[in-house]
Amino acid sequence: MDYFFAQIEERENPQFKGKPLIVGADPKGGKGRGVVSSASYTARKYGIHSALPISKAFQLCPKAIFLPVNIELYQKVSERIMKIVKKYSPQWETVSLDEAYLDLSFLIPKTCRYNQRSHFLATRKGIWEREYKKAENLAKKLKKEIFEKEKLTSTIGIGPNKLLAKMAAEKAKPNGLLVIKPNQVKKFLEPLDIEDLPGIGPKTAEKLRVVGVNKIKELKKLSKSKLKEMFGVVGETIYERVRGIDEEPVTNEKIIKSIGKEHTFEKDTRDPEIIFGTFEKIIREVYQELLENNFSFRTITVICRYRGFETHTKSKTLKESTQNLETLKTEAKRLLLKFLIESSKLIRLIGLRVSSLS
DNA sequence: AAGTTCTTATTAC
DNA sequence: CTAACGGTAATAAGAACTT
Repeated sequence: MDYFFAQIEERENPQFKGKPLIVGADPKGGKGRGVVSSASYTARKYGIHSALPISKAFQLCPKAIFLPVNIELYQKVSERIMKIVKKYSPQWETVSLDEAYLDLSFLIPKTCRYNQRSHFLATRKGIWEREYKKAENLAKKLKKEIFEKEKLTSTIGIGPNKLLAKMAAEKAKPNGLLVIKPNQVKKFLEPLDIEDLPGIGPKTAEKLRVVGVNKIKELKKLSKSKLKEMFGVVGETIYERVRGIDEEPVTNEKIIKSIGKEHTFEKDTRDPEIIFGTFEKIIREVYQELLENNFSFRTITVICRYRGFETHTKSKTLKESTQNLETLKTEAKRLLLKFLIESSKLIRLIGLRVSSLS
């Protein structure tokens, strides 16, 4: 979905259309501590984007409309949209409230059933024309249905795998539709920036720029062993991805491996009332989510971020898996106390995460 | 020496 | 003038600890 949260707010308040609209933390006149969740395209013209500190967004465009995150509303809209999306293929995967994959390989005749290896070998022009045309038509119908039922625009990318579908969508938004057929993969990827490749974030990109690599075409010149040496397992994945190779299946089975909660204080603090009061609440919330899923935990991790963004964790793995609230309280508080003892710095954030779930 | 646990780094939405 | 930076989760790597 295009600028999902902000677009929903525009739909609910048409007078916001065309104006810079920001959904996220309260800017508090420039003193807010949160970030932008979603920004309309008009707001983006000011350099505002999701994850930008809200204080910076306020600096860039103080006259923008700032709205809080009404997550319940977005969840309801998302549910209705996903219900529509899932009608288009029995193989679907939701990634977040506003993103999903559909496996449309059922469009390929049984005689040459989908198989990425054969698929990629057959990159001669014309081979997959019919199938990709069918996929494109489905995508057009899907976009239309979402718009007619929800009055929201979306962008769809189509490709031989999840990686290329995602990258195609990224390039086509907003309100776009882009099809990358196997014979077009090379031409599509090569001119893109390294950061356009999922998995290459700011840190990896910077390391690559240092060695003079800025475009995917240049990244392709690095050998698998060189990438492995630079980035380990991730490097090997990058080697595959720059060649358009991605074997990730479209699956709706998601396994929860950890549950956690964090809280950033309005002001950095060392007040034990505030810190432990907040922590009690965090423990209860984590515990509730644990019970909702009927999980037992074995590992408890406490997160502490000090003034200046310096973040540390302490964890404890129990001998036995348990569902006991008192154990969680005792061990979590013991870990948090260690932070308070070993440092006298002001605290910005505390958090709790449980893992080794069963 | 091998297995487990702890901590940090990076990425994505 | 300091400090722009939420919350949730996964994965990888290496250090530290245990057996």
